[in-house]
Amino acid sequence: MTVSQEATKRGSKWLAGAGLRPTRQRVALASLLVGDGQDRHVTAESLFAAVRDNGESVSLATVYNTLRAFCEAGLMQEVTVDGSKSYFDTNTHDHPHFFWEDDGALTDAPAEQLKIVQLPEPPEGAEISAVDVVIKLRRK
Amino acid sequence: MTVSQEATKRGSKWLAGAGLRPTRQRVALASLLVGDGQDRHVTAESLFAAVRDNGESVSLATVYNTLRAFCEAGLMQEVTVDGSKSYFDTNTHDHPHFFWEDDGALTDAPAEQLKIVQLPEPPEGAEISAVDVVIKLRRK
DNA sequence: ACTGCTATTGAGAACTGTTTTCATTTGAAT
DNA sequence: ATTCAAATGAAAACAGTTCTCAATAGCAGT
Repeated sequence: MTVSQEATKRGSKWLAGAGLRPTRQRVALASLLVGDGQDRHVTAESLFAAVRDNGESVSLATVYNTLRAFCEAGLMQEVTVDGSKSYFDTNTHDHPHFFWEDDGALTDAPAEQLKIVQLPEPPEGAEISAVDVVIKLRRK
Repeated sequence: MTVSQEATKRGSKWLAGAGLRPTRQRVALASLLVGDGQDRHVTAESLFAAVRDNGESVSLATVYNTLRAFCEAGLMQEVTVDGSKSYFDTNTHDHPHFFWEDDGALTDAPAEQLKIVQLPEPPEGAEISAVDVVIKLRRK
């Protein structure tokens, strides 16, 4: 089986697992996102560019719609780090990120190396829904 | 001395300390930001609304310019949390934030209650420039 | 106080990333 | 095949922010 057949199969399974209709566009995007079994961090623009480089035709609006659908389905998570654009992460576990200040890239930081032994007490009437940790990096 | 005279004085001192020219607009914004000695979290729009409610006239463009100038002067820090808009914080120390998911409000979390005993090792050739911790809250 | 010079202001246009609209197409259940 | 809701995408709308540039204001030196 070719690499791309394998990727397509993985992408389709990923969609099926979330009960999402496997349209041509979604399969194309899904196989770019999870086709090699690696976690990936994309922006709408970067994924749009990637799918076009792959020779597939998917509109930018659909890239946005699809990323939103994937997030709502719990397949991905949106990561806010830069303010100007949104990042989407195929790793939905709670984990810290590295943000490279010079080129704006986002990568996973090893979760097991982050040890938080105490969190601020949430105010009365509130509960913690998530703890976002972004480690900003600059090149030495 | 009235509350507002006191606020104006504090705002002016704050500007002077950073070597910023105390224009009418800057003093108006500064006294809203630090006039009562409390730390404050604003967006450009919220500060614009506040200054107008105060009867002062400052253009939105100037609010943006001024917030940027205050950040560059080290008087404030920009906090990225929501993606859609920027928050500005008069507390420039490294500290965690609470983000209220329902109304989009940003507040300080008590820094002394956050205990991180280990951080992920930065990749080769990189060094950590900041660690942003945002604790997202939902009302119970 | 007056002059001169630069920093600042602000109205409006421009820009960027994202969402919406809605006519058309597609997937899949019957 | 037929049907129908879901998905697509071109274009317009939108939100937040930045830019442009002519007018204004602060400040230093006379």
